[in-house]
Amino acid sequence: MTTARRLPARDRLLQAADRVLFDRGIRTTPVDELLREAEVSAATLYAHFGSKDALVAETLRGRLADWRAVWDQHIVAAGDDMARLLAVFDALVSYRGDQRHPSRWCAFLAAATELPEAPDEITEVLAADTALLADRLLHLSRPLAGDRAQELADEVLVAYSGALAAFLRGSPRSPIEVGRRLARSAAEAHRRT
Amino acid sequence: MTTARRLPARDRLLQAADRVLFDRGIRTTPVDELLREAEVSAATLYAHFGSKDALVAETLRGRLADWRAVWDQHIVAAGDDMARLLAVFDALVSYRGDQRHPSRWCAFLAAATELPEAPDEITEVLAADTALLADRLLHLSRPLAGDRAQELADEVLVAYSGALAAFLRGSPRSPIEVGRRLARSAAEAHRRT
DNA sequence: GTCTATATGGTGATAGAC
DNA sequence: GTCTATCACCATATAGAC
Repeated sequence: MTTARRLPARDRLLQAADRVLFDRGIRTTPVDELLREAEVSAATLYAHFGSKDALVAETLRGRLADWRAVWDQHIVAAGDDMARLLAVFDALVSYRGDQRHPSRWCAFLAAATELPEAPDEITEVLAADTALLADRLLHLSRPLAGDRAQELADEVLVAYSGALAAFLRGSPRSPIEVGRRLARSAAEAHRRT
Repeated sequence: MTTARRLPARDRLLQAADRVLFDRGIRTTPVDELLREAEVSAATLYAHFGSKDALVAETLRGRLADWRAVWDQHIVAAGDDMARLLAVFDALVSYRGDQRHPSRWCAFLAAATELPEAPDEITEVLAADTALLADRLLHLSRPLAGDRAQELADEVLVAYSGALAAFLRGSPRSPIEVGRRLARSAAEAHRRT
Protein backbone atom coordinates (compact mmCIF):
# COMPACT_ATOMS: atom_id res chain seq x y z
CA MET A 1 0.00 0.00 0.00
CA THR A 2 1.38 3.33 -1.09
CA THR A 3 1.78 5.99 1.55
CA ALA A 4 -0.51 8.92 0.82
CA ARG A 5 1.93 11.81 0.53
CA ARG A 6 0.82 15.36 1.20
CA LEU A 7 1.11 17.47 -1.95
CA PRO A 8 3.03 20.76 -1.93
CA ALA A 9 0.99 23.83 -1.05
CA ARG A 10 0.89 25.05 -4.64
CA ASP A 11 -0.74 21.84 -5.86
CA ARG A 12 -3.17 21.72 -2.97
CA LEU A 13 -4.24 25.24 -3.90
CA LEU A 14 -4.74 24.35 -7.56
CA GLN A 15 -6.78 21.28 -6.67
CA ALA A 16 -8.92 23.16 -4.19
CA ALA A 17 -9.51 25.92 -6.73
CA ASP A 18 -10.49 23.39 -9.38
CA ARG A 19 -12.85 21.63 -6.99
CA VAL A 20 -14.64 24.73 -5.77
CA LEU A 21 -14.39 27.81 -7.97
CA PHE A 22 -16.43 26.82 -11.01
CA ASP A 23 -19.02 24.88 -9.09
CA ARG A 24 -19.86 27.44 -6.42
CA GLY A 25 -18.90 30.56 -8.36
CA ILE A 26 -15.56 32.27 -8.91
CA ARG A 27 -16.38 35.54 -7.22
CA THR A 28 -18.71 34.13 -4.59
CA THR A 29 -15.90 31.89 -3.34
CA PRO A 30 -13.74 33.98 -1.01
CA VAL A 31 -9.99 33.45 -0.97
CA ASP A 32 -10.32 32.38 2.67
CA GLU A 33 -12.38 29.39 1.65
CA LEU A 34 -9.76 28.24 -0.83
CA LEU A 35 -7.13 28.65 1.87
CA ARG A 36 -9.16 26.54 4.27
CA GLU A 37 -9.85 23.85 1.63
CA ALA A 38 -6.18 23.70 0.65
CA GLU A 39 -4.93 24.06 4.23
CA VAL A 40 -2.59 26.81 3.16
CA SER A 41 -1.95 30.30 4.48
CA ALA A 42 -2.69 33.51 2.61
CA ALA A 43 0.99 34.37 2.33
CA THR A 44 1.62 31.12 0.46
CA LEU A 45 -1.10 31.79 -2.09
CA TYR A 46 0.19 35.26 -2.82
CA ALA A 47 3.80 34.07 -2.89
CA HIS A 48 3.00 31.41 -5.49
CA PHE A 49 0.41 33.15 -7.63
CA GLY A 50 0.37 36.85 -6.80
CA SER A 51 -3.42 37.21 -6.88
CA LYS A 52 -6.68 35.32 -6.85
CA ASP A 53 -7.06 36.16 -10.56
CA ALA A 54 -3.70 34.53 -11.34
CA LEU A 55 -4.73 31.39 -9.46
CA VAL A 56 -7.95 31.32 -11.46
CA ALA A 57 -5.98 31.70 -14.70
CA GLU A 58 -3.61 28.84 -13.83
CA THR A 59 -6.56 26.60 -12.91
CA LEU A 60 -8.21 27.41 -16.23
CA ARG A 61 -5.04 26.56 -18.15
CA GLY A 62 -5.04 23.17 -16.44
CA ARG A 63 -8.66 22.61 -17.37
CA LEU A 64 -8.04 23.50 -20.99
CA ALA A 65 -5.19 20.97 -21.22
CA ASP A 66 -7.37 18.23 -19.71
CA TRP A 67 -10.32 19.08 -21.92
CA ARG A 68 -8.14 18.94 -25.02
CA ALA A 69 -6.84 15.49 -24.01
CA VAL A 70 -10.33 14.09 -23.35
CA TRP A 71 -11.60 15.41 -26.67
CA ASP A 72 -8.56 13.88 -28.43
CA GLN A 73 -9.40 10.44 -27.06
CA HIS A 74 -12.99 10.64 -28.23
CA ILE A 75 -12.00 11.74 -31.73
CA VAL A 76 -9.55 8.85 -32.03
CA ALA A 77 -12.15 6.36 -30.80
CA ALA A 78 -14.79 7.52 -33.31
CA GLY A 79 -15.53 5.28 -36.29
CA ASP A 80 -16.48 7.63 -39.12
CA ASP A 81 -16.54 11.29 -40.15
CA MET A 82 -19.91 12.00 -38.55
CA ALA A 83 -18.86 10.35 -35.29
CA ARG A 84 -15.63 12.35 -35.28
CA LEU A 85 -17.55 15.62 -35.63
CA LEU A 86 -20.02 14.64 -32.90
CA ALA A 87 -17.22 13.38 -30.61
CA VAL A 88 -17.12 16.83 -29.01
CA PHE A 89 -20.41 16.01 -27.28
CA ASP A 90 -19.20 12.62 -26.03
CA ALA A 91 -16.05 14.31 -24.79
CA LEU A 92 -18.21 16.82 -22.93
CA VAL A 93 -20.09 13.99 -21.21
CA SER A 94 -16.77 12.42 -20.16
CA TYR A 95 -15.24 15.68 -19.03
CA ARG A 96 -18.24 16.65 -16.94
CA GLY A 97 -18.30 13.18 -15.38
CA ASP A 98 -14.75 13.64 -14.10
CA GLN A 99 -14.93 14.36 -10.38
CA ARG A 100 -11.80 16.51 -10.52
CA HIS A 101 -13.40 19.26 -12.59
CA PRO A 102 -16.89 19.97 -11.27
CA SER A 103 -18.60 22.87 -13.00
CA ARG A 104 -22.03 24.43 -13.00
CA TRP A 105 -21.77 25.03 -16.74
CA CYS A 106 -18.46 26.09 -18.35
CA ALA A 107 -15.41 27.31 -16.48
CA PHE A 108 -14.14 29.45 -19.37
CA LEU A 109 -17.41 31.18 -20.11
CA ALA A 110 -18.04 31.63 -16.39
CA ALA A 111 -14.69 33.36 -16.00
CA ALA A 112 -15.52 35.67 -18.92
CA THR A 113 -18.83 36.64 -17.33
CA GLU A 114 -17.77 36.87 -13.73
CA LEU A 115 -14.47 38.67 -14.35
CA PRO A 116 -15.05 41.05 -17.29
CA GLU A 117 -12.26 43.36 -16.15
CA ALA A 118 -9.80 40.60 -15.31
CA PRO A 119 -6.20 40.63 -16.53
CA ASP A 120 -5.59 39.47 -20.12
CA GLU A 121 -4.27 36.19 -18.74
CA ILE A 122 -7.84 35.09 -18.08
CA THR A 123 -9.36 36.39 -21.31
CA GLU A 124 -6.68 34.50 -23.17
CA VAL A 125 -7.74 31.11 -21.82
CA LEU A 126 -11.29 31.59 -23.12
CA ALA A 127 -9.82 32.72 -26.43
CA ALA A 128 -7.65 29.59 -26.52
CA ASP A 129 -10.65 27.35 -25.76
CA THR A 130 -12.64 29.06 -28.49
CA ALA A 131 -9.75 28.77 -30.96
CA LEU A 132 -9.34 25.07 -30.14
CA LEU A 133 -13.04 24.49 -30.76
CA ALA A 134 -13.19 26.59 -33.93
CA ASP A 135 -10.08 25.05 -35.49
CA ARG A 136 -10.92 21.45 -34.73
CA LEU A 137 -14.57 21.74 -35.68
CA LEU A 138 -13.60 23.32 -38.98
CA HIS A 139 -11.19 20.49 -39.69
CA LEU A 140 -13.74 17.84 -38.70
CA SER A 141 -16.46 19.50 -40.78
CA ARG A 142 -14.45 19.39 -43.99
CA PRO A 143 -15.18 15.75 -44.94
CA LEU A 144 -18.89 16.26 -44.26
CA ALA A 145 -19.53 19.69 -45.72
CA GLY A 146 -16.66 20.44 -48.12
CA ASP A 147 -16.82 24.09 -49.20
CA ARG A 148 -19.43 24.77 -46.56
CA ALA A 149 -17.28 23.43 -43.71
CA GLN A 150 -17.06 26.86 -42.09
CA GLU A 151 -20.83 27.13 -41.86
CA LEU A 152 -21.13 23.69 -40.32
CA ALA A 153 -18.31 24.37 -37.87
CA ASP A 154 -20.03 27.58 -36.74
CA GLU A 155 -23.25 25.65 -36.24
CA VAL A 156 -21.61 22.96 -34.12
CA LEU A 157 -19.86 25.60 -32.02
CA VAL A 158 -23.18 27.29 -31.31
CA ALA A 159 -24.86 23.94 -30.52
CA TYR A 160 -22.00 23.10 -28.16
CA SER A 161 -22.13 26.50 -26.44
CA GLY A 162 -25.90 26.19 -26.20
CA ALA A 163 -25.63 22.86 -24.40
CA LEU A 164 -23.36 24.50 -21.84
CA ALA A 165 -25.62 27.53 -21.38
CA ALA A 166 -28.60 25.18 -20.98
CA PHE A 167 -27.01 23.76 -17.81
CA LEU A 168 -27.26 27.25 -16.38
CA ARG A 169 -30.96 27.41 -17.29
CA GLY A 170 -31.70 23.93 -16.03
CA SER A 171 -33.58 23.35 -19.28
CA PRO A 172 -33.75 21.22 -21.33
CA ARG A 173 -32.98 18.27 -19.10
CA SER A 174 -30.29 16.62 -21.25
CA PRO A 175 -28.59 19.53 -23.00
CA ILE A 176 -25.72 17.50 -24.40
CA GLU A 177 -28.02 15.06 -26.18
CA VAL A 178 -30.02 17.96 -27.57
CA GLY A 179 -26.84 19.67 -28.74
CA ARG A 180 -25.75 16.49 -30.46
CA ARG A 181 -29.08 16.21 -32.27
CA LEU A 182 -28.74 19.81 -33.45
CA ALA A 183 -25.24 19.18 -34.74
CA ARG A 184 -26.31 16.00 -36.51
CA SER A 185 -29.23 17.71 -38.25
CA ALA A 186 -26.96 20.51 -39.34
CA ALA A 187 -24.38 18.08 -40.70
CA GLU A 188 -27.04 16.10 -42.56
CA ALA A 189 -28.50 19.27 -44.03
CA HIS A 190 -25.08 20.14 -45.45
CA ARG A 191 -24.51 16.64 -46.74
CA ARG A 192 -27.80 16.70 -48.59
CA THR A 193 -27.16 20.03 -50.31
CA MET B 1 -41.12 71.50 -28.21
CA THR B 2 -41.78 69.29 -25.21
CA THR B 3 -40.10 70.21 -21.97
CA ALA B 4 -37.70 67.44 -20.94
CA ARG B 5 -38.94 66.53 -17.49
CA ARG B 6 -36.60 64.97 -14.98
CA LEU B 7 -37.77 61.50 -14.02
CA PRO B 8 -38.25 60.51 -10.37
CA ALA B 9 -35.20 59.05 -8.63
CA ARG B 10 -36.58 55.51 -8.73
CA ASP B 11 -36.90 55.58 -12.51
CA ARG B 12 -33.52 57.20 -12.98
CA LEU B 13 -32.04 54.35 -10.96
CA LEU B 14 -33.79 51.69 -13.01
CA GLN B 15 -32.67 53.25 -16.27
CA ALA B 16 -29.10 53.63 -15.09
CA ALA B 17 -29.07 50.00 -13.92
CA ASP B 18 -30.46 48.82 -17.24
CA ARG B 19 -27.90 50.85 -19.17
CA VAL B 20 -24.86 49.73 -17.23
CA LEU B 21 -25.22 46.49 -15.26
CA PHE B 22 -25.47 43.88 -17.99
CA ASP B 23 -23.04 45.57 -20.32
CA ARG B 24 -20.18 46.17 -17.91
CA GLY B 25 -20.97 43.37 -15.46
CA ILE B 26 -23.36 43.15 -12.54
CA ARG B 27 -20.81 42.65 -9.80
CA THR B 28 -18.05 44.72 -11.37
CA THR B 29 -20.35 47.73 -11.40
CA PRO B 30 -20.21 49.30 -7.93
CA VAL B 31 -23.35 50.79 -6.45
CA ASP B 32 -21.56 54.16 -6.41
CA GLU B 33 -21.39 54.14 -10.19
CA LEU B 34 -25.13 53.57 -10.48
CA LEU B 35 -25.69 56.40 -8.02
CA ARG B 36 -23.50 58.73 -10.05
CA GLU B 37 -25.18 57.70 -13.34
CA ALA B 38 -28.64 58.16 -11.85
CA GLU B 39 -27.67 61.28 -9.90
CA VAL B 40 -29.19 59.79 -6.78
CA SER B 41 -27.89 59.30 -3.26
CA ALA B 42 -27.24 55.95 -1.58
CA ALA B 43 -30.04 56.54 0.92
CA THR B 44 -32.51 56.91 -1.95
CA LEU B 45 -31.49 53.63 -3.52
CA TYR B 46 -31.84 51.73 -0.26
CA ALA B 47 -35.11 53.46 0.57
CA HIS B 48 -36.66 52.44 -2.78
CA PHE B 49 -35.16 49.00 -3.30
CA GLY B 50 -33.55 47.82 -0.08
CA SER B 51 -30.45 46.35 -1.74
CA LYS B 52 -28.41 46.22 -4.92
CA ASP B 53 -29.76 42.69 -5.52
CA ALA B 54 -33.34 43.94 -5.35
CA LEU B 55 -32.54 46.67 -7.88
CA VAL B 56 -31.02 44.04 -10.15
CA ALA B 57 -34.14 41.87 -9.79
CA GLU B 58 -36.47 44.75 -10.64
CA THR B 59 -34.37 45.64 -13.67
CA LEU B 60 -34.51 42.03 -14.84
CA ARG B 61 -38.30 41.93 -14.47
CA GLY B 62 -38.49 45.00 -16.68
CA ARG B 63 -36.26 43.35 -19.28
CA LEU B 64 -38.36 40.21 -19.29
CA ALA B 65 -41.53 42.20 -19.93
CA ASP B 66 -39.93 44.08 -22.81
CA TRP B 67 -38.43 40.92 -24.29
CA ARG B 68 -41.82 39.20 -24.19
CA ALA B 69 -43.41 42.14 -25.99
CA VAL B 70 -40.76 42.25 -28.71
CA TRP B 71 -41.04 38.51 -29.30
CA ASP B 72 -44.85 38.84 -29.47
CA GLN B 73 -44.58 41.38 -32.26
CA HIS B 74 -42.28 39.18 -34.30
CA ILE B 75 -44.53 36.14 -33.92
CA VAL B 76 -47.54 38.13 -35.06
CA ALA B 77 -45.66 39.51 -38.04
CA ALA B 78 -44.48 36.08 -39.22
CA GLY B 79 -46.17 34.55 -42.26
CA ASP B 80 -46.12 30.79 -41.69
CA ASP B 81 -45.42 28.12 -39.07
CA MET B 82 -41.70 27.96 -39.77
CA ALA B 83 -41.38 31.75 -39.62
CA ARG B 84 -43.29 31.81 -36.33
CA LEU B 85 -40.90 29.29 -34.80
CA LEU B 86 -37.84 31.18 -36.07
CA ALA B 87 -39.27 34.54 -34.96
CA VAL B 88 -37.43 34.15 -31.66
CA PHE B 89 -34.18 34.89 -33.54
CA ASP B 90 -35.58 37.98 -35.26
CA ALA B 91 -36.89 39.15 -31.91
CA LEU B 92 -33.42 38.71 -30.46
CA VAL B 93 -31.96 40.88 -33.21
CA SER B 94 -34.54 43.58 -32.46
CA TYR B 95 -34.13 43.36 -28.71
CA ARG B 96 -30.36 43.59 -28.88
CA GLY B 97 -30.62 46.55 -31.24
CA ASP B 98 -32.60 48.49 -28.67
CA GLN B 99 -30.32 51.09 -27.08
CA ARG B 100 -32.18 50.91 -23.77
CA HIS B 101 -31.10 47.35 -23.01
CA PRO B 102 -27.42 46.94 -23.83
CA SER B 103 -26.02 43.54 -22.89
CA ARG B 104 -22.80 41.67 -23.40
CA TRP B 105 -24.76 38.45 -23.87
CA CYS B 106 -27.88 37.69 -21.79
CA ALA B 107 -28.95 39.57 -18.69
CA PHE B 108 -30.78 36.58 -17.17
CA LEU B 109 -28.00 34.06 -17.68
CA ALA B 110 -25.43 36.63 -16.55
CA ALA B 111 -27.34 37.16 -13.31
CA ALA B 112 -27.47 33.40 -12.72
CA THR B 113 -23.70 33.13 -13.20
CA GLU B 114 -22.62 36.25 -11.39
CA LEU B 115 -24.98 35.91 -8.43
CA PRO B 116 -25.31 32.18 -7.69
CA GLU B 117 -26.20 32.83 -4.05
CA ALA B 118 -28.56 35.70 -4.75
CA PRO B 119 -32.03 35.92 -3.24
CA ASP B 120 -34.74 33.79 -4.88
CA GLU B 121 -36.13 36.94 -6.45
CA ILE B 122 -33.30 36.87 -8.97
CA THR B 123 -33.33 33.13 -9.66
CA GLU B 124 -37.04 33.42 -10.36
CA VAL B 125 -36.58 35.85 -13.24
CA LEU B 126 -34.28 33.42 -15.06
CA ALA B 127 -36.79 30.65 -14.35
CA ALA B 128 -39.55 32.85 -15.78
CA ASP B 129 -37.51 33.60 -18.91
CA THR B 130 -36.78 29.90 -19.38
CA ALA B 131 -40.43 28.99 -18.83
CA LEU B 132 -41.54 31.62 -21.35
CA LEU B 133 -39.10 30.22 -23.91
CA ALA B 134 -39.95 26.58 -23.23
CA ASP B 135 -43.72 27.09 -23.31
CA ARG B 136 -43.82 29.22 -26.41
CA LEU B 137 -41.31 27.14 -28.34
CA LEU B 138 -43.29 24.00 -27.55
CA HIS B 139 -46.48 25.64 -28.78
CA LEU B 140 -44.80 26.92 -31.93
CA SER B 141 -43.19 23.53 -32.61
CA ARG B 142 -46.48 21.66 -32.60
CA PRO B 143 -47.56 22.48 -36.17
CA LEU B 144 -44.10 21.57 -37.49
CA ALA B 145 -43.24 18.49 -35.48
CA GLY B 146 -46.49 17.11 -34.09
CA ASP B 147 -45.76 14.38 -31.55
CA ARG B 148 -42.11 15.31 -31.59
CA ALA B 149 -42.78 18.96 -30.72
CA GLN B 150 -41.01 18.63 -27.36
CA GLU B 151 -37.82 17.46 -29.06
CA LEU B 152 -37.88 20.33 -31.52
CA ALA B 153 -38.65 22.87 -28.80
CA ASP B 154 -35.65 21.62 -26.78
CA GLU B 155 -33.46 21.95 -29.85
CA VAL B 156 -34.54 25.52 -30.54
CA LEU B 157 -34.00 26.46 -26.89
CA VAL B 158 -30.44 25.13 -27.05
CA ALA B 159 -29.79 26.89 -30.38
CA TYR B 160 -31.10 30.14 -28.88
CA SER B 161 -29.02 29.78 -25.71
CA GLY B 162 -26.01 28.91 -27.84
CA ALA B 163 -26.36 32.11 -29.86
CA LEU B 164 -26.31 34.08 -26.61
CA ALA B 165 -23.30 32.22 -25.23
CA ALA B 166 -21.49 32.75 -28.53
CA PHE B 167 -21.57 36.51 -27.93
CA LEU B 168 -19.50 35.85 -24.83
CA ARG B 169 -16.99 33.85 -26.87
CA GLY B 170 -16.86 36.35 -29.69
CA SER B 171 -17.26 33.42 -32.07
CA PRO B 172 -18.85 32.77 -34.46
CA ARG B 173 -19.26 36.30 -35.81
CA SER B 174 -23.03 36.25 -36.37
CA PRO B 175 -24.36 33.94 -33.68
CA ILE B 176 -28.01 34.73 -34.23
CA GLU B 177 -27.88 33.79 -37.89
CA VAL B 178 -26.09 30.58 -37.00
CA GLY B 179 -28.66 29.80 -34.31
CA ARG B 180 -31.44 30.37 -36.82
CA ARG B 181 -29.81 27.98 -39.29
CA LEU B 182 -29.55 25.34 -36.57
CA ALA B 183 -33.19 25.74 -35.64
CA ARG B 184 -34.28 25.55 -39.27
CA SER B 185 -32.31 22.35 -39.93
CA ALA B 186 -33.78 20.80 -36.79
CA ALA B 187 -37.32 21.75 -37.83
CA GLU B 188 -36.81 20.40 -41.35
CA ALA B 189 -35.39 17.17 -39.97
CA HIS B 190 -38.57 16.69 -37.91
CA ARG B 191 -40.82 17.57 -40.80
CA ARG B 192 -39.13 14.99 -43.00
CA THR B 193 -39.46 12.18 -40.47
C1' DG C 1 13.78 27.65 1.44
C1' DT C 2 8.84 26.67 2.28
C1' DC C 3 5.32 27.53 5.08
C1' DT C 4 2.30 29.74 9.07
C1' DA C 5 0.27 33.33 11.94
C1' DT C 6 -1.05 37.83 12.60
C1' DA C 7 -1.66 42.69 11.76
C1' DT C 8 -3.01 46.09 8.49
C1' DG C 9 -4.71 48.92 4.43
C1' DG C 10 -7.98 49.34 0.69
C1' DT C 11 -12.58 48.88 -1.39
C1' DG C 12 -17.38 47.83 -1.91
C1' DA C 13 -22.27 46.98 0.22
C1' DT C 14 -25.19 48.48 3.61
C1' DA C 15 -27.15 50.97 7.66
C1' DG C 16 -27.88 54.66 10.58
C1' DA C 17 -27.09 59.52 12.32
C1' DC C 18 -27.35 64.05 11.20
C1' DG D 1 -28.74 64.45 0.87
C1' DT D 2 -24.18 64.02 3.46
C1' DC D 3 -21.27 61.71 6.56
C1' DT D 4 -19.81 58.13 9.19
C1' DA D 5 -19.69 53.20 10.88
C1' DT D 6 -19.70 48.29 10.06
C1' DC D 7 -18.71 44.24 7.78
C1' DA D 8 -16.72 41.18 4.20
C1' DC D 9 -13.17 40.30 1.05
C1' DC D 10 -8.57 41.02 -1.47
C1' DA D 11 -3.93 41.92 -0.72
C1' DT D 12 0.57 42.94 1.66
C1' DA D 13 4.01 43.02 5.28
C1' DT D 14 6.43 41.15 9.01
C1' DA D 15 8.15 37.84 12.08
C1' DG D 16 8.91 33.41 13.15
C1' DA D 17 8.52 27.75 12.68
C1' DC D 18 10.00 23.36 10.28
